[in-house]
Amino acid sequence: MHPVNGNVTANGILTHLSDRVNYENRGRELAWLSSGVTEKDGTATSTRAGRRVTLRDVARVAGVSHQTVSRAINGKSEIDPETQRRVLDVARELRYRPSRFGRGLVQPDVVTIGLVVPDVVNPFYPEFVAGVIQAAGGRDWQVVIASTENDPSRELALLRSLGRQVDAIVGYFSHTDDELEPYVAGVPLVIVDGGLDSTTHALVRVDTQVGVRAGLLHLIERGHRRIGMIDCFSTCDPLVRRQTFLDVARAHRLPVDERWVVLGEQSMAGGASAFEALRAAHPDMTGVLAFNDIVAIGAFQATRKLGVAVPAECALVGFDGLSIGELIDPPLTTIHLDKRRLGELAVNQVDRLLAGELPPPAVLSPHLLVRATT
Amino acid sequence: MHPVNGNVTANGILTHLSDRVNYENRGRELAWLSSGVTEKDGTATSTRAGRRVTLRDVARVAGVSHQTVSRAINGKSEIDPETQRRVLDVARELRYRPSRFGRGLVQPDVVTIGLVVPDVVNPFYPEFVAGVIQAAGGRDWQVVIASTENDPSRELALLRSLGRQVDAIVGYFSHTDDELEPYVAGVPLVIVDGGLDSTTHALVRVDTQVGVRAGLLHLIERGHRRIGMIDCFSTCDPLVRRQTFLDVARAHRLPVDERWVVLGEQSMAGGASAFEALRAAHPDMTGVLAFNDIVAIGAFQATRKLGVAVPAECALVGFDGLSIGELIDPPLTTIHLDKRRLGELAVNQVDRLLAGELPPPAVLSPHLLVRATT
DNA sequence: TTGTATGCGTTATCAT
DNA sequence: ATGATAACGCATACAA
Repeated sequence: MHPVNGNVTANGILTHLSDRVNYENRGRELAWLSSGVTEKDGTATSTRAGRRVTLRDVARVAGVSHQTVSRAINGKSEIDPETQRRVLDVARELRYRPSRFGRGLVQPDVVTIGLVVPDVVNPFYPEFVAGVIQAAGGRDWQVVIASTENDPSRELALLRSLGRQVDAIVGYFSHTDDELEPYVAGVPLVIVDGGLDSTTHALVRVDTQVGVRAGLLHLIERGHRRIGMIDCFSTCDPLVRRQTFLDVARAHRLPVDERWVVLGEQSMAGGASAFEALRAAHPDMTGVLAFNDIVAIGAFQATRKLGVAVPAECALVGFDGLSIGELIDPPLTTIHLDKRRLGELAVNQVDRLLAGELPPPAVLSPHLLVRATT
Repeated sequence: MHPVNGNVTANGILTHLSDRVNYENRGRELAWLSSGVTEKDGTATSTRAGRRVTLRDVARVAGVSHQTVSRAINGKSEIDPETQRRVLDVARELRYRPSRFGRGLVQPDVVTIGLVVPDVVNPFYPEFVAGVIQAAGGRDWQVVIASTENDPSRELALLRSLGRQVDAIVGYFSHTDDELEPYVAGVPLVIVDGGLDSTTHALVRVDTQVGVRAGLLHLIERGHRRIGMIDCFSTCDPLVRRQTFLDVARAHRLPVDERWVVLGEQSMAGGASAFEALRAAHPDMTGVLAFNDIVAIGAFQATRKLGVAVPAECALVGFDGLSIGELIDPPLTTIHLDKRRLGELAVNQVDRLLAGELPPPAVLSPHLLVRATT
């Protein structure tokens, strides 16, 4: 109701309650002082950038010291109730918000970690996120979450802005350790499932090799020999699944070579078409190991389309152990990874990083979870 | 390797590289200066509380100004590479970590919003979270995520600690507006799907009524009349689904009453047993409307167990439009809600709240998504 | 009860 | 290339 028109001091701050800024319907910069008057010379400006409303602003308008405002805001006892009420009114009207930085500087208590994932909706990550949140919550830490939306180019910018706001960062990254380094500016970093070693950052690793081996041996034990594999592009560990598959196959003298490994897109559709290609090339194939559960489910849908009975005609093994694997019928046999635990491990690494250590990589091994597609 | 034994200044800071603190395996307080010497009088103390290692500490040890250290840490160009290397070495050895509070104080403010969800793993929420992250990211805001783990008692404590750290809070809450108020202490709050009106907080609402109506009408159009409903306990809108169901049923003179509504636990198991109960009570039932997709999928699994053909013998309609509904065979017909959009709307409300408005509730209507269980 | 003066750790400006 | 100085917003000890 009241346009900005009151007495403005050299600081650009309004001096009287009756002249305080209008606080209704004014757009984003409302919580900031944007009086249209610069500080030094009183010249009008049209810049949108305002100043944050501070304790002192409230104090000035309320006609008390900033100290009294602090007391009022924090509900200290040594203050006249009437004064407090008046101060709080002004604070509300000025839309004052305490700065967490100003506070944190004086009472450095709350640890905040940044959490970076490629995609919140991919059913793999929510469990990981849950593990991080849980482990962080147990320490009374807070978690700033960010998603790259599967866009590696966002990663670095994200990291830079996150880095300024948090005490440490954990997450999945498609860049290497070294590429990441300049963007975190000294903020401790935990790289999950990132492949290589690092001399500066902490790592949490998944023993993919153990997993693939377990899955393949399971198929072999079930009597399968003509086994195909659906692999996918992956930023980290580019060839681990494929190589392990081929190694184990050779060791067991399976009638299988590189031509039994097809590369698919990392999606259900990718899994489906990869299965079709595999089946077309090897009609006698009786088992498939998939890059992950999403891809495996896609492959499963292809079996339905093609009229291939699972597991009778073709067995299927996924990777990750997503709970959605239970929804298909028969439920998906998979190499299960405790994604929640993965998140906990990442937070543990943060803990040690903040303690000044550079801990050795934490390694988590998946294990076979036999459901019904084998 | 080097115990703390070197020359200590009146500030308790070590003066020479050769006397720097041991930085291996010393526990959490390592990143802090705990020289055992107090600042003022040089008296030894045994307190564990040390001082944080600051830029100035690094500067002193490296023999440069704190400004130069800042340049080195942040990789600014105006610095001699040799100096930078030396400074970084010292910083690492002293376990220096930048203070996000110090930084935040100086750098342009970043708006941070708190996001509270009951459960990150429930497939409903990741999409909502993604919407919030996306909308927030578009404004260059950051998101602090927290989960109540379906425990309402955690909610208030969570809110109180979050409130200190963020500029606004959005989320799902099981407490009422009024119960929440004291815990957020003036921090703008957006309540999603919370039922009642609020005079102090912003709301995002789902038009459940429209959804239920659409689902039921769809079943009626398909010729179903003996239709059951699986309802669930819900903190918000306790009876909307049930009441709407009964109203529409009456309006269309369906041979259906309260006894066709069973209350189940909000889970797949709950959906399954609810379906069994419904089917036992009404063997001639040809259609079911479920509280949500999770419950509907549970009901679907019960149909398999009971040998009930879907949709031939019994049609099934879910609610929420989760993508996992596509995994069952036939895929689940559902009342689809754009959960991502819900997150965006919540962030929009924050925007207006920060602008000083108290916006009217934002309402999102679900729409029927016919897949194949009807 | 209220006000004044410091200092928290960092970055920016401006000097050298 | 480097350093001195000045903010930033807040809480606290201390003075009035």
